[in-house]
Order: sequence, then structure tokens, then C-alpha cells
Amino acid sequence: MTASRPYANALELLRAAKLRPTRQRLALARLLFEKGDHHVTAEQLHGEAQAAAVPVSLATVYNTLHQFVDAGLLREVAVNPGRSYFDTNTADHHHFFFEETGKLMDIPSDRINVTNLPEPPQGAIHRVDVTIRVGKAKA
Amino acid sequence: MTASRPYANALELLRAAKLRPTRQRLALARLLFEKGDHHVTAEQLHGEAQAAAVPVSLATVYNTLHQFVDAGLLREVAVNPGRSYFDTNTADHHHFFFEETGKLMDIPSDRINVTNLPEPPQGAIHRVDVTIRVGKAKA
DNA sequence: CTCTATGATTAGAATGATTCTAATTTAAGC
DNA sequence: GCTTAAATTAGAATCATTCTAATCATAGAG
Repeated sequence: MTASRPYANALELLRAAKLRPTRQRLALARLLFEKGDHHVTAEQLHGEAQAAAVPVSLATVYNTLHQFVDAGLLREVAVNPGRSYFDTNTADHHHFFFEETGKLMDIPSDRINVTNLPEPPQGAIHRVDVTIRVGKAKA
Repeated sequence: MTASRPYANALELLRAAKLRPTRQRLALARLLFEKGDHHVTAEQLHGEAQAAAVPVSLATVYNTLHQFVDAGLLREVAVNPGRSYFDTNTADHHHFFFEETGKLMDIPSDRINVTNLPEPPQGAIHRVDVTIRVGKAKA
């Protein structure tokens, strides 16, 4: 069960990732991992931290998000050029992207069949992302 | 054959899109559509235009790319947060994304099977993008 | 428990992509 | 050829993100 870790507390997560459990990393880890899978931008997480009276700079939010991505605790999702989303669900899965609201919703990988994947001409497949873009109901 | 239009000249494309055939739009349309499917960033296209001695500002390149997207002549591809790619292939298809080089490669839609698509909880599916991210061959 | 070295955080400046603004130029129709 | 609406432009402005250099805090030694 590497995928979801509602059990692990923030401290253990940081230890496992070999990251010093500093005040702000602990706080950010809690905000990210103690309320189920969700998607945030750096700006949003910074806002949540402020709201929780955690003193943390935007630079540290960015640093921390990237460290978490490197440690495999988060996934970066590219759907919107010019804004990065970070996904606390690191299991193999896909997304609905609601173009009107800019919101993401997870789709478990077993809800979609993707088969017959072509081999890349070079290198190795690192990930397969399926994004279902959802617009306003068309007339 | 709405998808590929190697036949159409730039002038016809602009007329069909109800866009005034100005000097710079014509030149950009030629650069984009007269050499087969490919992927460009705004910066790249601007560079190509300069190289072709076409006087055009970066602002106009952006304006034109977006107008072409709105007219359905181009597709915007989100793979890299912080940089937009524009794809001259507007047919239903997917992509390899080479993380090391930042290059894209088309995959015809019939080369991948995506089935059993879930319905969105609201709105209508606008597009389904499959991105196969390719990294350095893993050890 | 205190000290120190290393690593983390910070504010603010810098960067890069993109968009905006206001002024100038150009295409289209008469 | 004019006139007018639309397009283009340079440069400023904006937004997300990264960098810089200085300050601060954690971990481990003693």
C-alpha cells in the first residue's frame, strides 16, 4: 500500500522521504495528506497554510511541493498551461478536468481501459496520463 | 477530411476561419500548415518567422495562435506547466512526450485503445487526451 | 544541555511566459 | 483614393515560478 497512506502521520512521511521534519514541512504535509486525496496549486496550499496560521513563505511551499514530488509523495499534473497542480494521489490513475472551474477529479485506473499502448521509439514509458476534458454541456 | 489539410493554402484557411488575411497571419499560417503536422511554442514560431524575414511581433504570434485555436485550426497541448505547445494536427490523436527533450510526437488515435470511458458527473466530454510520458531509459 | 555545522526558510529580486494597453498601421469596401 | 474597423506593434504589466543571499533551526557531538 504505497499508494494511499491515510494512516501515516506527517512525521513518518518526512522521515521516510529523508526530509528534515521542520515546522513548515510538517504543517504542509498535514494539510496535504490528512484529508484524503485532493489537488492543489502552490498558491492554494500557501493560502491554506496562512489560514491555519502556519507561517510559511510561498518559496518554501514551492520547495516543499517539489521535494514531495521527488520523494514520490505527490504527483504533478499538467492540464493547464501556466499553472501546476499537485495531486496527493500517487497511485496509477487518471483525471477529469473541468475546464469551466479548473477543478480536477480522480478516475481510478481500473475505470478506464487503455490497451495496445505503442512503444516509444526511444526511452522508457514513465507514465501514461489520460485526461478527460469536460466542458459546458454543449447545445 | 477536416483533420489534415495539406491541400488548403493559407489564404483559404484564413477565409474559412473568417480572419482577415493580413501579411503576418498569412505568413504564420504558411509556417504552420505548409510543412506537415508539427508542434510549436509561441517563441519557436516567432523565431521561425524572424528567420523567414517576416516582420511580426511576439504579441501577434500569441494573438494569432489563439485565434487559430478558436477557429479549430490548431490544438493547444498541455504537457509542460509554464509553456504552451500548439499542434497543427487537429484530428483525434494522442502524444508521446519526451521529458528529456521537451519534444512531442503524435500517436494516431487508432494506435491506442481507450475504452470504457466513464461519464463525467456534469458537463460533456470535450476531449480525451492520452499522454505517454517518456523518460530516460531506466536502469 | 549547549554548541556547531548543515540544511531549511525567508523576503524580495529576478526570470520567463503570456497578456494587456494605447498608439500606429493596414485591409476592405465604397 | 478615402474611411473605418480591425490588426499589429512596442513596451509595460502581470502571473507563476525560481533564484539569491542572508537569517534561522534541527540534529548530532560533546
